[in-house]
Amino acid sequence: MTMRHHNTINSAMEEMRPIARTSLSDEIVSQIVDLISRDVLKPGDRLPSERELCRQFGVGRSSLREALRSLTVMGILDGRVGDGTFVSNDNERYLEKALRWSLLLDRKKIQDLIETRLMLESQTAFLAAQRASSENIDEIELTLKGMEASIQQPEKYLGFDVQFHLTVAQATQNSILYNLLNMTRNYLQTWIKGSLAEPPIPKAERRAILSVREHQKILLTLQKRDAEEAQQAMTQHILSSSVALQTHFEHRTSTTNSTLS
Amino acid sequence: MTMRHHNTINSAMEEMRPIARTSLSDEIVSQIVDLISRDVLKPGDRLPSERELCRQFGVGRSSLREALRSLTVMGILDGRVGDGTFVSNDNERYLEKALRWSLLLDRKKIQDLIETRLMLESQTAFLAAQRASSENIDEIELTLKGMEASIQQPEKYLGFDVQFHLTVAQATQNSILYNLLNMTRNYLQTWIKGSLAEPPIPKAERRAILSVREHQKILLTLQKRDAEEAQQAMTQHILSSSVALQTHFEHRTSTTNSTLS
DNA sequence: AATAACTGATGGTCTGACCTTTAGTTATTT
DNA sequence: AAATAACTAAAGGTCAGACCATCAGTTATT
Repeated sequence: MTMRHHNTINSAMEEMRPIARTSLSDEIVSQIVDLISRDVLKPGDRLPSERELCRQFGVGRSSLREALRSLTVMGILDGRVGDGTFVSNDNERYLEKALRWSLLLDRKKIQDLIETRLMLESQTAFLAAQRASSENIDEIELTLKGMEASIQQPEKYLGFDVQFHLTVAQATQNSILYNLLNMTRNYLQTWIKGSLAEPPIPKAERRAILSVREHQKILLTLQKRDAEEAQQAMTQHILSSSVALQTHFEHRTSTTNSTLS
Repeated sequence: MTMRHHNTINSAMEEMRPIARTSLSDEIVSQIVDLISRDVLKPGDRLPSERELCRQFGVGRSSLREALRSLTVMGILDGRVGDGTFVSNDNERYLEKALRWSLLLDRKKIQDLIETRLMLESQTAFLAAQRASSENIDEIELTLKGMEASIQQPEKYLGFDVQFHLTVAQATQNSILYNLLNMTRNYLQTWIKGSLAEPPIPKAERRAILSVREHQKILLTLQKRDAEEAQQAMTQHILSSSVALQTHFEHRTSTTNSTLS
């Protein structure tokens, strides 16, 4: 019995890791991301034109454009035809975009999202109570005053409402938490607008008054630095403010059950 | 004084919403997403070749490829050169991808991420205790047995560890929560590998034994359906298992403070 | 029976052309 | 002089056709 001519080495030191295998576009993406994270490119900045970038990177336009496409899809860049390509201004929306994609594929997830948001909001309140700076609290107080003043202007009121919650999230000093909260809020809000084509808004003003009271309570707990109470107050607020949503949902699910199960 | 010939209507009914302005690629993306969400295309399926798709959509290859690129970046499709383009198998990774991008831009966020993960894990345990099916519990028990059996094989042990937490997350029956947890875990793990180039792993076995004990306790609380205890047990576990991380961090932050503040 | 070489189709890239849109400039009108 | 209209250059968007590297599957060789 003779040895094979070409003996295959396999169990020996696994010193041979798979090679990089990075495509040109991915390479470009890395470089641009690096530039942004090193602040060489700042939000709002304009990139050189595509043709110019092709020359600088030494690649064809297809590769360059696929790289830009990736960054655009992630919300990092923003291409405006006839004008140029810019570094996106709202730095904090990648997650939201991703979520939107994810939900595109499975609308059943909305219920999960509502639940997740409840969790995020309550936990956020907890941390905010522990960490809010006095500036944070002042700002929260301000948005609350805004709410009180605009009870009869639903559009404006909603804006202050959003601001209230975001400011609380900011008070946690945790940007990831802020991001997640922002993303769930934004998505749910646009979803609601799209889903309930004509929002009935029954007793809108009455609801607003109740809502203001709940927000007041939250602010109070934050001022007292009582984390647990803050969490509780926020939980209650979210639950009560999403009652309409929930019932709407039970309707939809019960009417579509036949096709689902 | 004469009227202008061309009178500009503006304040009248805002019946003129901005036009669609959807690019070809975005149109294609919508169509493919629709196909997937209607299960015409299922995970693992192979799409027609790019040339063929061009013909079917009636577009040039650039547009088609940009569409595919978008879906690939989001982890919905997966292109394999010489083979074809496939619908991605791991349906649940969009958020993870997004987060990775987000953190690429700001490495300071790691601390926030650790905190967020603690929150997600504890809340997940809470919900899991309330909702886990007996199958879920069985599966969790299985991975725990796997951990016990592989205490002396760090690589394998880590795999079971991850599996344990993911299975718990699955038991919440909330796919968004599962996603968020998965994404934070994955990211932190790869970050650790990259950051601590040579993981010291001091007393690795001893740590593993402690860790197993903690996991056992978690399983116990889940079996008892005691949500609050489960949350507590998980919190303690995450905290104790990230002690090393934390100290590592305090080092880094204290040494880099000068450049930060 | 195992291995090596071949083959065709696929995704990845390049080129250069043309189109549509836009900001900014110039010319025209009032 | 101010407002408006027309023009223009440059940008992103799209197309067509070519070539390359890579892989699955097949065929030929050992």
